[in-house]
Amino acid sequence: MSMTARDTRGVVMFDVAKLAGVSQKTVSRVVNGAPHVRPEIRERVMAAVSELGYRPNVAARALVTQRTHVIGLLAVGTLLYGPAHRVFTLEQAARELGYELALASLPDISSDSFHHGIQSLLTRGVEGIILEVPTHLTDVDDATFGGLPVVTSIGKIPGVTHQTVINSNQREAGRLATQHLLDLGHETVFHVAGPLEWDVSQHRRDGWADTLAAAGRPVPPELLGDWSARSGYEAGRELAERDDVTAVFAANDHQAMGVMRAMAEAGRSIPADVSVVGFDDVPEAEFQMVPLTTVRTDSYSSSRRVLSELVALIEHGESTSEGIDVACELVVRRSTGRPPPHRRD
Amino acid sequence: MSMTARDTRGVVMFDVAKLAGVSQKTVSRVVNGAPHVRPEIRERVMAAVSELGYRPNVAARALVTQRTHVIGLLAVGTLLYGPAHRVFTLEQAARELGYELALASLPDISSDSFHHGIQSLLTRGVEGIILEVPTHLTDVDDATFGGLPVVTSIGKIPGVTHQTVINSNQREAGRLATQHLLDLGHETVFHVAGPLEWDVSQHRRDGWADTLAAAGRPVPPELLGDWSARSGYEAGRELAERDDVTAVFAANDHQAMGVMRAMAEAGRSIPADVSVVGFDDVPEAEFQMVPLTTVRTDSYSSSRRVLSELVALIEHGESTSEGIDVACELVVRRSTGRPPPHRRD
DNA sequence: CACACCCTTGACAACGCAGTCGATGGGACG
DNA sequence: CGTCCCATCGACTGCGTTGTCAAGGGTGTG
Repeated sequence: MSMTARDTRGVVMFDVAKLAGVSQKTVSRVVNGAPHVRPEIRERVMAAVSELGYRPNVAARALVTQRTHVIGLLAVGTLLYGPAHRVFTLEQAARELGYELALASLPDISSDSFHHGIQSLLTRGVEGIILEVPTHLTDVDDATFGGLPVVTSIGKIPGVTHQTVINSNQREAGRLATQHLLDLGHETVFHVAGPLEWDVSQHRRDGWADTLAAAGRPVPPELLGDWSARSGYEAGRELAERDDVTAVFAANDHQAMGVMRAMAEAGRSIPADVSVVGFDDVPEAEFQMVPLTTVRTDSYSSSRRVLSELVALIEHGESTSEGIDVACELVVRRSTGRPPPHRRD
Repeated sequence: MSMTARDTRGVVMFDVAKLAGVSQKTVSRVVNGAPHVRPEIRERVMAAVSELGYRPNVAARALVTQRTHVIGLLAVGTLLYGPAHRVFTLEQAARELGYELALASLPDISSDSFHHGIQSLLTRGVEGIILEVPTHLTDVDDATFGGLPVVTSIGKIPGVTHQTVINSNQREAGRLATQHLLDLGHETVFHVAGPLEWDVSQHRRDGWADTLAAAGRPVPPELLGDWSARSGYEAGRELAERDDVTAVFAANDHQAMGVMRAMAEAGRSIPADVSVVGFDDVPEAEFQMVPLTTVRTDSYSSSRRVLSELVALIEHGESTSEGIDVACELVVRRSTGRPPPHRRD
């Protein structure tokens, strides 16, 4: 343990004040950038601060101000691409706005672990909550969140009125993917949906179904995945058994990868025999053996918008702008093409 | 805002005490499970606690006990598989041990953002720090961390003495991958390394080079990637130009995917012409169009070990066990096979 | 020249909780 | 029946900070 460390530990405002020859309150003013401090004094205090390595004690500050500046993030702790990577974006954005992020990750998506996670966040004194979990949970209402503002970009929670939803335009994204395949000449499009407890799954599926219906095409029953490549693979095996499948829209890239492998195993070539579209544009989608056509949503700015929305709710008690659409974009790569010419109908 | 919410907010020990007809101190004892409280009183207090929805104020507690029970995690905020997913494991493990995780994610790997991240953690009163960043940073020493215990599973930091390193056996893992390819009959193995600022990259590369040397094989110069599939693709394009390349070991799965795509584009079939081995066993590795042979390390138990090590350091001031090896395992799938019979030498 | 006003600074209290120590009461023992 | 002891409980204090309020000194104005 270095000397500096020992010295630094336990340095409080009073020590700084003594060194600078001012009162402890004046140090407080300088540290917090309060007005009405002579520049000369301010400098002297700041010099003392850096000489002693003073760092304000957040606990004491939180105690007296009744503000923690902590935002809670409740996320599923599984290996999902979206939630995992949004954590970092949110943390950086929070820090920029003067907040910290308190993470509670759920080992599973049971109602039990959900409530434990929320309790953990409430105990930590969060001032608002961001939800990155499936929204179709049963026993949830306003009281669950202690009356705190709740923001989510992944769908409305039934029974909770005090929430803001950032609409990331998942339905439009589903439409984009489906229309792309129809435009290529496919008769219809099959869909490997995500788990329907997630609102985003439903929206992507609805966009898919609506587009097919609008084009007067048959809407085949969708298959269900769990976001994993494995589940995509299993769905893909089912689809590979049918010879009327020429186009598949998967609810995320990993499921799409599974579909592609299943098709490859069944001797169906991509995109000659079957076209596949994913969702998310994970960084490696472009570098699959057959580069994956996918839908990219601007999850970065979506995350930042979620956060600034929540901060507005915390600080001014009202939403600045609700239900904003976030851009989405089809990225056409090589996994999609025209349907095979001699397909049976 | 529900009534419950309004009522719950601002409930302190004194309110509970009043309702239960005891002193505030007794409530404290009950809440903290202190001894010498009559069961009858304990029950009465607990009833009052749940009736009022009382939750202890962590700030006040931290202030008086001088303990925050917060552990800092400094991680790169890029889209890396490892750090992103270990966050969740660490958070859950921390919660089980009675700690919270404070996350600081770096927007880039500059020395500047590194120091900002550390400062942010120190201000939040962390009691120890976990590092998930490249270890080859220049201007770092013990003072940087305020004398706090530092634990990492990804390599030793030059200049920092007060740290514990959990050896996750990366060299052995690199050996496994290389030996597998040699055993299949390949003359030598090419390597697409990760960025060498990461100790793990170096260890995997060393394992590779050592194995080749031990077998008396030529050690080709390694290519460098940045962990991304794109960088793997670029390296793969270089490798595809040489016709003596029959086996490639990539430092992570995403780079391996890029290599596979490059090979496919160049008309080299996998595994008939070229064998590829990755590292990490990301969930989708198994479901690539050619399922990827890879090395799986038990990053789950490695993370938990890192955490319990840090907690031991915090609570007892000493490491319980240093330099523990964590298991690694070769997972053979379809991206590796015997070299082509008629290769030129 | 006097008065009012503002800028600047400091003394004091309070935030919610746990540590300390003393008070109370009942039971065991002589 | 008295004494001691221990289990149980409460009053008081302080953790490090900010909010409140008042005091001091300088400036501008009538």
